[in-house]
Amino acid sequence: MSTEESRTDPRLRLVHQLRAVTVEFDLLAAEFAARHGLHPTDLRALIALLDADRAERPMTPGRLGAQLRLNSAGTTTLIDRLERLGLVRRERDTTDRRRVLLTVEQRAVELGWSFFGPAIDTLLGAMDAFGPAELDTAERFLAAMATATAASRTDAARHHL
Amino acid sequence: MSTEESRTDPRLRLVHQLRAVTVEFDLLAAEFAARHGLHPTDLRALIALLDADRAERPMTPGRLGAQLRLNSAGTTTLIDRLERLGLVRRERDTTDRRRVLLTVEQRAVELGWSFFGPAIDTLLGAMDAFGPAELDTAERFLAAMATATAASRTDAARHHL
DNA sequence: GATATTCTCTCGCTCAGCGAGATACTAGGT
DNA sequence: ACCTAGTATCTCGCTGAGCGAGAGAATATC
Repeated sequence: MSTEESRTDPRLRLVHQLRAVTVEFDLLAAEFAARHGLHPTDLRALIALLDADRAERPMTPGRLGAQLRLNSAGTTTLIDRLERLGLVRRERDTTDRRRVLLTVEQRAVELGWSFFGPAIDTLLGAMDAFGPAELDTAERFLAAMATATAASRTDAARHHL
Repeated sequence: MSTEESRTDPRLRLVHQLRAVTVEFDLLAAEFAARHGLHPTDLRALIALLDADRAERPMTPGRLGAQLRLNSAGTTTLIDRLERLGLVRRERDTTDRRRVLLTVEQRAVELGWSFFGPAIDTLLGAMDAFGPAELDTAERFLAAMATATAASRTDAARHHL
């Protein structure tokens, strides 16, 4: 983490800060997962499922596996796990009966809130120290960094194959 | 990711943007790792080792394991892996001969640059669209979010035990 | 110098995720 | 209607990351 590499290019310090934030987020997620007997993948899946649920987008094993970069076998085991934990339920799609629709159980929503709720509150509280204009700047900055990272990602993929 | 949940509290949008950035970072790391035959843990270890190296802080299996939340057995296997890949070398500490010092090989530094270099360049490029005052705001904002997340983390830990 | 402590490693195990392929359904051409 | 190709999910067997328990070796404490 090395928070003491101060006297450098401000832009490099920002890169470092971005990484620091992601490290903190990941640690938070990992500890939450461990505390609830979930694997990191299970938590990622839970997040994806709750996102899809809120957006009213139907989720299937195929989509979920693609999003988490798991192959079909791994995806099946993952869903077995989540089902055993009572977080998700499988239902055959009536219109395309090859498909399985994944619906989140109430327990999953509650679990999600128990994770995000406190964390979001803390973040919102920390934002009180910033004015509207500053928050706007921060938002544009983060958006720019997200798209830049995504670009770097597809760029690297294209370059290496 | 659901980038279309626009008309909400700006502060909530910011939380979402933060998460989006971490997701992108993690995807980038995962794809880099996969492309080089590394496991996610190996890459995290590589980063920790390079950080320690640049800070001239001696690294040992114990420290590394603690940082990555691995137990001693897992740490040993991890270092075996990194050693087999020629990224790190074990050396017994002469002053305390229970210890092993981990020194990074040249190959590890090169690998690290081949990962961070392009990504950093892209990020720096995207920062050109922002003025010094805006970058300063962004930096303070990220620092605040990092400490808030860290606080939320230890808070949750204390609360749950 | 006996005892407790610290650091690393070994052994045996569990289980997440992979590759290959089976199964079941749909779509498209004829 | 039938045959083929394509798509979605699951089963089976396997590899290997990481864990718990504990051994071994060095240091610190009394």
